[in-house]
Amino acid sequence: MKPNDIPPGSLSLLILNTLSRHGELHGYEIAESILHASGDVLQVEEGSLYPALQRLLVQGWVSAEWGTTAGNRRARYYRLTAAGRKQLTAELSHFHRIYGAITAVLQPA
Amino acid sequence: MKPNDIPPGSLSLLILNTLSRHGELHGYEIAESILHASGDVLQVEEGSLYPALQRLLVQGWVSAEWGTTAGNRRARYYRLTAAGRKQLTAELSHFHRIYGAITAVLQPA
DNA sequence: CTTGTTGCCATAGACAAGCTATGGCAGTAA
DNA sequence: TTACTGCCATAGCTTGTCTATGGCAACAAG
Repeated sequence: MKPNDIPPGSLSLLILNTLSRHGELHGYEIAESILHASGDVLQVEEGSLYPALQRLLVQGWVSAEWGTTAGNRRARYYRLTAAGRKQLTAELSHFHRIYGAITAVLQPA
Repeated sequence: MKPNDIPPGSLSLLILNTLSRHGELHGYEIAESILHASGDVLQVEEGSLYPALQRLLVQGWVSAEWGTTAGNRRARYYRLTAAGRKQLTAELSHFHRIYGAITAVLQPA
C-alpha cells in the first residue's frame, strides 16, 4: 500500500502553495508539511522534491538561500518570489478548472 | 487558450467511467462524450485516445469489436469487461483519495 | 572513538502517459 | 472530382514523476 502517486503537474502547485502559507522553508520541511497537511497521503520523495525545486528556481518562481536549521544543520531555505505568487494563482485556477471538469464527468447518472 | 491538459493517469479513468455509463461506444463517441460531460473543458486528442484504448485492451479492461456507425461508417466499439469494472472502482477510489488529499493541502489557513 | 541513525541536499537513469504531427480510408455533399 | 467530415492508428517528443544512489554533518549509543 504505497501512499504516493502525486499526479504529474500538481507537485509544483503543492510546493508553491506550501511556501505561500509558511513564508520560508527548507526542502525537508516542505515535504513534511505536505505529508502532514494531506493526512499522511501525499508523500513527496526526495528524488521528486529536489528536481521540482530546481525547476522552480530556474523559472524564477522561488528564490533560495543557505542557512542553518534549528537542529544546527545546513539547509537551503526557499521562499516565493512575486512571479511565484502569480504562478501560484494561475496554477490554482487551472487545477480547479481541470479537476472540476473531471469530477463533473465522474458524476453518476 | 487551449482546453486540454488532462492529468496523466486520469484519462483511463475517464474512459472507463464513460464506457460504464454508456455501455458500448466507439472511440470518437468516447471523446465527444467526455468533452460534452466536462462542459467542453476536457478535449481528448485522438493521439491520446487511441493509445489509451490500446492500453486498456492489452490490460483486458475493455473489449472491442468492429461495427458500423449510424452514419454508415466503420467503427470499433468498446465495452467494459468484468475486470474493467473492477479496475474502474479501484481507480475511482484512488482518484478521490489523492484529489481529496490535494484539496486538503490547498485549503486556506 | 567509531558506528549507526537521522537530517538534509542532490543527480542519473528509467519509465509512464500525455501531446503533436502525420497518415490513411470511406462516406457524403457541393 | 473536390473537399470535408468521421473514424482509426502510429511515431516521436516531452514532461515530470519514481527508484536508486551518493554524500556530508550532527548527535547518540556502545
